[in-house]
Amino acid sequence: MPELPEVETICRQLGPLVTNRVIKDVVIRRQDIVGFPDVRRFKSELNGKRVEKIERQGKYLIFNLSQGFLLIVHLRLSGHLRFVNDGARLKYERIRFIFKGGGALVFVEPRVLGRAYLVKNGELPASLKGLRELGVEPISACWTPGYLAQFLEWRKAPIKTLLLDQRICAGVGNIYSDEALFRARVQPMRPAGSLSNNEIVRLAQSLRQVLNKAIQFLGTTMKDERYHLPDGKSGRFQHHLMVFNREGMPCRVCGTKIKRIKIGKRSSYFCPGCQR
DNA sequence: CTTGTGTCCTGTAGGC
DNA sequence: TGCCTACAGGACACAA
Repeated sequence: MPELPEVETICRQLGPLVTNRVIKDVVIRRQDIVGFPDVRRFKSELNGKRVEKIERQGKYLIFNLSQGFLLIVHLRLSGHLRFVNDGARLKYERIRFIFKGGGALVFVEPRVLGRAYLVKNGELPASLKGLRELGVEPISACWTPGYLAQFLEWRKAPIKTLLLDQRICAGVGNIYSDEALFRARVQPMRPAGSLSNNEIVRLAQSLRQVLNKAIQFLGTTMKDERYHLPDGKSGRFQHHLMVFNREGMPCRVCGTKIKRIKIGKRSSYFCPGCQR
């Protein structure tokens, strides 16, 4: 599941491959992967546009195109982007952006939950309100314990739920929320409002540290996951996970068996020995 | 406003 | 072996 570190890695690696390239054709193999506008306009308006810059906001990947257009991609759970040099159709290929002069960017998405949007700069449709309402990223200079604390006051929801709220912690998903809570020694089901100042400080720091570390290791590729880099290679942060996907295995710090619980509909992993 | 639940979507894992 | 169901999960709509 691509979260901030995975999308950041994809963004960095795609940059040199797509910048200044001109789109000469778009092949849409699954219509419902296009979130905005309708498929016809998506295809025709992309034609001839040049990629000026690629950037990331939260888990959104944003291609700045000529004439003020933005191609916005959200990979959701299982989507990924591949840059290829031949025309061979990939498994689960949904959209192919073909560049003038050779090469293509392929949006591969087995579960068809990911979306691609084409919008004019500053004219975000309702379907992209998640992007508009994005909170602060834990790797940003604006991320402070005070910023996080204002959202936790009086809240009864589990802290884990609020870490997954993109309006609060932009870019954080299931893996890194669990990993940050472990590093901060806070149990995921704790009511958010019950965290002490110290715990909030630790949590704010942990989020920043774990995301930066994961970016250094090019993200997390679980063995059953589909996140890969644009060249098909794997990330390496999975070797550094402390709790995620480690149910029943001994904690790397204290040896206690890692527990898995459900919070909302999501799996949460934590160490009952280390986390309070 | 807050919180919890259902939905989207499809491949895979597990039960029988 | 093969069918069937549950599950995975980010974002969002909606109900209480």
